[in-house]
Amino acid sequence: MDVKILERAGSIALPFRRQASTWRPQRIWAIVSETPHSKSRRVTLADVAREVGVSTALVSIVMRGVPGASPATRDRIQQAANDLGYVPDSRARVLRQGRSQLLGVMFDVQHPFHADLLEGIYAAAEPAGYDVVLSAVAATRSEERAVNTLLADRCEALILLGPKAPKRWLATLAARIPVVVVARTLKDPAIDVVRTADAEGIQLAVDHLVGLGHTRITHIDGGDAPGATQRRRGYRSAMHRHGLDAHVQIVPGGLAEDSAARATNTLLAQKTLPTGILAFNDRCATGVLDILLRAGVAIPGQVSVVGFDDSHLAGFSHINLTTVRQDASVMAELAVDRAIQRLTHQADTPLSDAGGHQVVIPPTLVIRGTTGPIAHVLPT
Amino acid sequence: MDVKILERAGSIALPFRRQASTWRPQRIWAIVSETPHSKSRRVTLADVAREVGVSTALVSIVMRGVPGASPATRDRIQQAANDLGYVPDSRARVLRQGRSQLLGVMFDVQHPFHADLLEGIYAAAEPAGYDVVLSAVAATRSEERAVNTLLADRCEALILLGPKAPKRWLATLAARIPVVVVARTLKDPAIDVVRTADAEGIQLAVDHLVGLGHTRITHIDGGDAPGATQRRRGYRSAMHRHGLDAHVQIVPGGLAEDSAARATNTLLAQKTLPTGILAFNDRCATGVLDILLRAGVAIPGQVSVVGFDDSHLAGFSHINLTTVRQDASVMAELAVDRAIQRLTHQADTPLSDAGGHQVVIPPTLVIRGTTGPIAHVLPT
DNA sequence: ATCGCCATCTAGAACGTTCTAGTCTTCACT
DNA sequence: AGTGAAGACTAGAACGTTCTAGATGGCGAT
Repeated sequence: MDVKILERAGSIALPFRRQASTWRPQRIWAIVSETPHSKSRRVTLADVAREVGVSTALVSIVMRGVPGASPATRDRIQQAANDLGYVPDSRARVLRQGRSQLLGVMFDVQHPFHADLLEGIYAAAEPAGYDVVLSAVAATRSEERAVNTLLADRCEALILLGPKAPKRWLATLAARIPVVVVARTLKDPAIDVVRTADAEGIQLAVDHLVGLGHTRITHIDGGDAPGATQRRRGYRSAMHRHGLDAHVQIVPGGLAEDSAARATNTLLAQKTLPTGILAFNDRCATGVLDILLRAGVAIPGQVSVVGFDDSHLAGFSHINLTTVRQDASVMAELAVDRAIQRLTHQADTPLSDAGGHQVVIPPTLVIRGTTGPIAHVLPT
Repeated sequence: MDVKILERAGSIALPFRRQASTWRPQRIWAIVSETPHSKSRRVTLADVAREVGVSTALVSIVMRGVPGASPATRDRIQQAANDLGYVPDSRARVLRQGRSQLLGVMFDVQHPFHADLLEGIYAAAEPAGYDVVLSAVAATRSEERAVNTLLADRCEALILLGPKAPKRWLATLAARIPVVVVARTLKDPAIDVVRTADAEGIQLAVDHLVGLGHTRITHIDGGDAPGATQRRRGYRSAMHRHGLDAHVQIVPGGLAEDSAARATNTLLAQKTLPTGILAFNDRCATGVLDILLRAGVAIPGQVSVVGFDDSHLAGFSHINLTTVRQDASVMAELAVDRAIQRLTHQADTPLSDAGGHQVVIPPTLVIRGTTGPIAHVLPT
């Protein structure tokens, strides 16, 4: 029973946090139980220590790579750890050290922009020495549940991507742990916010279309999505600034392709089509484009379309969408930055304005192929 | 210094794993340090115990909701825990109990189908009493890194969504911990696999088109994406079965819209267009549709298009795509099931065929508006 | 010789839980 | 009145780390 055999072990046995740059297994001989993971207790520091004949403390020193061991024993211990397939237990480590060095991130599993933000958060957190723990919001998993998991996991700070939770709930949360909210407008003295200047972005789009000679410019909005209110406001004020109040038209839309497609159908049913359409985001814009193309409307010959986000979609050559760019990687970086700031200079620095920091990123307009001069000025 | 004040606390203070069905804060008075999270040590069982004047063991009993405390003290302890804002430390819990009851899931942050799978995994894991810990693969984060984090986190089993890692690496991993691979073909005695019958799915699509009178049916493939080989094979064999070998045409594509769009452009450059196009997946299909619509090709009048996945996209009324459905929630459920099976009857049951279980889900054809009878038979 | 110092290593106590093995009560049943 | 047995509670040892406070030994300088 429970015979031990020799078997090749791969690079899994590398020490925690060390990342091998190659996939090739390292040809190290390892002892593996014959019945793979039946009763096999986890390999611990004590196992390695016993194997080598030293104390657990010394093994710990070697595994962490801190000074305090001679090169010779360092090698022996490293070797033994690899052979046994030792993987440090992060939970025990966190328990012992006061700090977890953990940033908790709540995100919506279905939201493409959150995916971009996550990439940026990983990229920003790791160099700063923080690990990231994710908690997803999904159909069967509420924001509250997601946050509770993060709290139980001993995260030091929370980064919430586009939370829909009410302000007061977020406030009580912030009383307990530093909270950074991303991509949502929120004014609370205890909460840091990183978001795009939505209104400004839409204004860039309006200015662009007006500059091309458009006057009948319609906005298909995002309903109650985060940022939708700001974008509506930006649209109205820009139209007003250009003296186009008479042409203001806001059609109810939503977050995704289908609602924008429905909105476009109602536009087609009108006597006159607008010459410019500002969609709530890129996904909406593709819905608009799809319907217009099917109806035989030339783009940008008859109608110009502008999106929002500059997601991967927008750049595809066949879509080639003019859009307002939100820089996910910058937002992610700033969010991580705010969280770490809060953690390092906690109460001592009152953060200049003594309230939640509002970091507002200026958007930029990316002009591609779906916008052009208005038809009757320059007929194609 | 460090004055304590009274402040309202919200439902955050709910016990771990209990989920409140409402957002409304519960109007409980809580003591919160004035400088929110400066030096404030985490609230522990000992704090609650001291407050109430009982042992930590008793508080633990109450927090876990196991028998062993009188209703009266249960209330007092519950109350005190809420007041202090106690949140159990999951890391300490896992450390003490042998088991972590944790399933580690590796996923690609940019992959929409993985999002659907995640939803299903959460839905399946929680009723079974398992928690889910996520580890993302992203541009700056390799699969190896993602897996190492999960191992360090004491997960009991790993569910890998569409892993690209080489087979041998996965095999060494499986020697250490139960591994379930989802959405990738892999034959390894130690690894469970849950995937869709890709070839069969494409065959359904071919049969459907042939039934409508099509013969010139082209496949825009997925390059080296998981499943692409199987789908190519399925296409070839189905065409052969219908005696259409002469019409076999495979155009190199990829995972996303843009590559499929390029492939479609090369088709348009040919003398004759196929009458049926099988795209690698739904995203590819939208790329195809977009290009064809711009070129003025009637759908399904002149060309029928079939996707794969039945993602959210496909169902949108304006796309209304005929597609091969992969059921993400079923796949997720089965993956969780396999993992738990491995954990519960570990070595004792040799799993019938004494090897890695291959769970292959039959796909179904969802017929929508992008396919129709061939033009010269029934001209529109 | 003695001193101090560095490098190397170790014992043992944390960390916040849960679990085992109890100790008291109380109370029903002979 | 005596005997269990159940109920309510507690002490103290785990779990796998890291950290603090040493111990040991070698070695150069006094």
